[in-house]
Amino acid sequence: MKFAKSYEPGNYEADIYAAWEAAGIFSPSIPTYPVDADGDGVDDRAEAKKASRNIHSRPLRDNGNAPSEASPMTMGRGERVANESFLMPNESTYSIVMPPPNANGNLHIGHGLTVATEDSLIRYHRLKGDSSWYIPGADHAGFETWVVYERTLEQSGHTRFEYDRDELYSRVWNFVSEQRGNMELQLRALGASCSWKDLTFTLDENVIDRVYTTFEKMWNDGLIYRGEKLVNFCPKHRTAFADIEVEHQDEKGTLWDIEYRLSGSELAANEHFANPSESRGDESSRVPDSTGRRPDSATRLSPGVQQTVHEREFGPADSIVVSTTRPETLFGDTAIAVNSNDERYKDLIGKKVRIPLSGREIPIIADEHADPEYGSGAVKITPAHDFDDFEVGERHDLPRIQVIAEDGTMINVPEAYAGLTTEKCRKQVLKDLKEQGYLKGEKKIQHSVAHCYKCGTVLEPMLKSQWFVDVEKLAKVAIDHLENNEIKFYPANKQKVLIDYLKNLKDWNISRQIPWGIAIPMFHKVTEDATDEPDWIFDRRTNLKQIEKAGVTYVRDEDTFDTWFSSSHWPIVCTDWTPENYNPYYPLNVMETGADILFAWVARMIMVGLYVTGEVPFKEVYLHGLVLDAHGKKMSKSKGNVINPMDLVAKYGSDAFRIGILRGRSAGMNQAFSENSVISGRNLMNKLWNISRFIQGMVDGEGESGENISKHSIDTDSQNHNGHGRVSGTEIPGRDRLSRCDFDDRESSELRNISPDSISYSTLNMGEDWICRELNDCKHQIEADMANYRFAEAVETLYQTIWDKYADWFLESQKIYQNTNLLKTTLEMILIMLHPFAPFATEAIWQTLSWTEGFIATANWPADLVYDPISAENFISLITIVSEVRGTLQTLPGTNNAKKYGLYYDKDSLVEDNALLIQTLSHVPFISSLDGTPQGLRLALANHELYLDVPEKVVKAYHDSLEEKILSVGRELDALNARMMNPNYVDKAPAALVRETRDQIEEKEKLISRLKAQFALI
RNA sequence: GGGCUUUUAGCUCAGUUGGCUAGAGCGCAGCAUUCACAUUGCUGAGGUCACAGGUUCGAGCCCUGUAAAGCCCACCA
Repeated sequence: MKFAKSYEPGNYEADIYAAWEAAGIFSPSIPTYPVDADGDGVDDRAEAKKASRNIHSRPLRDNGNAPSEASPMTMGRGERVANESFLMPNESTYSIVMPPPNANGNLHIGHGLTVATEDSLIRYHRLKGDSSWYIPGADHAGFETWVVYERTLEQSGHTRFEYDRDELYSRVWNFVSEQRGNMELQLRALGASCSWKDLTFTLDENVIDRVYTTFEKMWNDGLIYRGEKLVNFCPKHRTAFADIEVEHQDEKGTLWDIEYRLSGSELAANEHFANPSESRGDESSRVPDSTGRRPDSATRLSPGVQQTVHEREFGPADSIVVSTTRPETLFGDTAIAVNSNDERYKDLIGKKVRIPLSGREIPIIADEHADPEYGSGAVKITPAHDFDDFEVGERHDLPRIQVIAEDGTMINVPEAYAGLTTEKCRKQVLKDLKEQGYLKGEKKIQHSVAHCYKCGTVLEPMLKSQWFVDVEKLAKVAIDHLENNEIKFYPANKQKVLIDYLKNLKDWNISRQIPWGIAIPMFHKVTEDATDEPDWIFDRRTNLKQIEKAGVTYVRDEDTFDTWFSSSHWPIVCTDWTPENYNPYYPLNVMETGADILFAWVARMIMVGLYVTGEVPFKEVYLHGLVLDAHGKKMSKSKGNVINPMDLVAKYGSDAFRIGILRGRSAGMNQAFSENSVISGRNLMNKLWNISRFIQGMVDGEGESGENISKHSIDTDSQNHNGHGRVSGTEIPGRDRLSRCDFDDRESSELRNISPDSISYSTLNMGEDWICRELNDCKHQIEADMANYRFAEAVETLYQTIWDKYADWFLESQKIYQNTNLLKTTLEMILIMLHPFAPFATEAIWQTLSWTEGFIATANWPADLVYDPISAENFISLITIVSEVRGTLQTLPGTNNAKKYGLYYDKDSLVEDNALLIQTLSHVPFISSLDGTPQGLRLALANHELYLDVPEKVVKAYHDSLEEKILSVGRELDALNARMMNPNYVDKAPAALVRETRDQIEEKEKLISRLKAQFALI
């Protein structure tokens, strides 16, 4: 294949992905395996061991839905540990599960970051030779999808209440099926090297099965209970939420002061609504005028008055004023609470008051919940509609009266208010209270209000019977394991944050009142009395509305599970963990996900993972932050600053996007992202493409001329051929390749060119030794970065190594004469190292190069290169010289100086031996020796006698620059001297450092004296 | 109220047990054009490392405090 002039990602990406997929290279090489699959009573691990060496010979599992047909033989926990030894020495495993994107959605920028991160890890480990398994997923996204579906339902003029749950479920299933697929195509476009045949959908049967098993175990263990508790309820969607799903927003509100009059007082006795069930009729209009008794009330009620009521200034002690933001709930009041330390109300504790507009009698109680500093210091208690009041109610055993129905309208209230929405009811109540003289003041306040995170509706605390998980024990176990440092967190501080969260965790409401989800496998006996909580039994037959058991009919609970309840099984279900299976992929090596779902998801996966398997579900957690827009603002549709990853992929290529989004990003941080970083990624791909094109050209040229530089090649084993000790890494080149040659069915000899001869090379000049050193350093840096999830640093290192070192210096130096074997070897090394981050371009190049075989995606991570360290270090001197020549020439007046002025050297073997190289790199017209007499302009180098052949008048023009240089070197010298003058430094600093400082001083002094000599000449 | 994080060049970020003469990308300025690459090459300008103390021979880094920005949890009758 020929290299086009520039890299056009669109011409390659789709084909490359299809080829990878067709070759099945994304499946792990080691299968999970029943300990005794054939049921012959013999441990099959020996056979599995054989099988694992023949990669792809055995499907990991038949499909995403069917659990493997394990024999009933179970394996104890201890035995599982022993199984680890079954792995071959070099066959370590590496597993990541994808946080499942919404099955019917499109990928957003966060998914882009997720894939870039996870896929670089997986590809890196695949290159390293680990049996790597990246398991893709799709989320039914219970509530999210439901909201979308319900909207389309409403648009077609229907409502959910026209259908039963089973009907709705199948309708949404079809809806999702139609939409599904986009997200999977987009994952492919991003290069996600996941094992597609193992894709897990959150409603797959094995998922539901596992969730039911866990639920049953919890039920039997007494961790599941049904409780009437206050839940956050969205009246629009008519479902409850977990605490974590609630969005709190600070809003302006009003705090009203309402008077409750003591019963038994003259006034109360005269009132005629002692019976709460009595119809209110139009009584509001004929309420007795109370203002006569309360001369100050009228003034307080003037419109718009803002006033805080702190003192007992309301008149005689036959009433009490409470402060509330929700006057409409007064019909549900079952007490008034005051603080026992509040002198103003001490004598009222134990007395009874009547609720305005209702007349029902409620007690005044003492509870610390009442804050004397807030409002009037007295608070009405509505246990059925406020979380705090609910707790007060529990403490004092108060009744709970529900006055707001699930649809957000009033119930169990006087007729005049019944059926009103809470909003309308509030207006009416305030109007009536005002007219009847109960409203004593109002005040604007700032308070936070719970909203539905999807539709923004104000959530109503609602009394409902729901399924709860008693989390205390689960959290305790999780905390123990976390404190035992069994999971390493990136960033590290999240470990403590998570532990603190678990310590304060409240019981987990797992019921949702939406049809789209996993049905809760509970059935209840039909009882005559609807008020009593019925008997519940566990049963998996949730496809049936009612079941018979021992002659008794049970009816299915209509609720579904909170998605987090099933999601918390994700590492278990994706790896198909079962107690019977040998499964080296659980626990996962790392859980990579967004920092924003640390509590909602990560915490629950840990609790459930431990509960189900006894092990933490993953060894490490890497959390990424939010991707913000270029100005550091959160992306949102309303702001119009949303970046669609697919647009960038289409425009610049998948690799450019991946590199762009990983740059400048670190664990747990919300960081900005802009198209510029993608552009620079695109540029790197093009650079790499042209590097490869250039090298291919040189390789081709070599073939045509028949001159093979490889005759200079040395056997890699003879490392001391040239006098200098040659260094080598710990790995022997070639060995690594041999160890993984079984990546497909071909014979190893047909595979890649792996004979030691063909990959051997010898270095012929300093630049070659130097690039070997730099590439080794780069590789070690990447290894360290990947081990610590420092993706941005790894990419940065590669970027600089490829561009600033490999292209700008090494390749430039190769323009004089080519070491083709080394060019091939180093290019391969660069491509492989970059592959985890830029899978497509590196593969496109790999497939285009004439000498490479197989897929780069399954190549072997490179071994260290062998080189001469002294020679490598000398090249640094050469770089310094060339840079100084270039810099000085640029500073001189005039243009095209590089072509005008030659370079003289005096007794300098480095320059003499490399004259051609220096000339090529600096473009000077000539380099020649000087016989002891300085001539032209001396370069500011301490250890080299070099002069530019510059006429005297140009040298004079350099006067100012030279003076500036002398001053700046002088300042550096002063600083160094000051350091050495400090006796404490000489005494206490490490000897090597002091020595280094001395050397630096010496060098600076030498340089400055030379510059001064030059200066004097001008 | 409790906790976490951030503050380094115009912008976005590195700076791993203190050794720094503080780096990168983008942007900016100048120069270069038969060269693998203009998606290019070369050169350069640009920083009181938020502020104030402290520890140390030595602080961008460690400690204390302050300020600003952002996030999380709780409370908000």
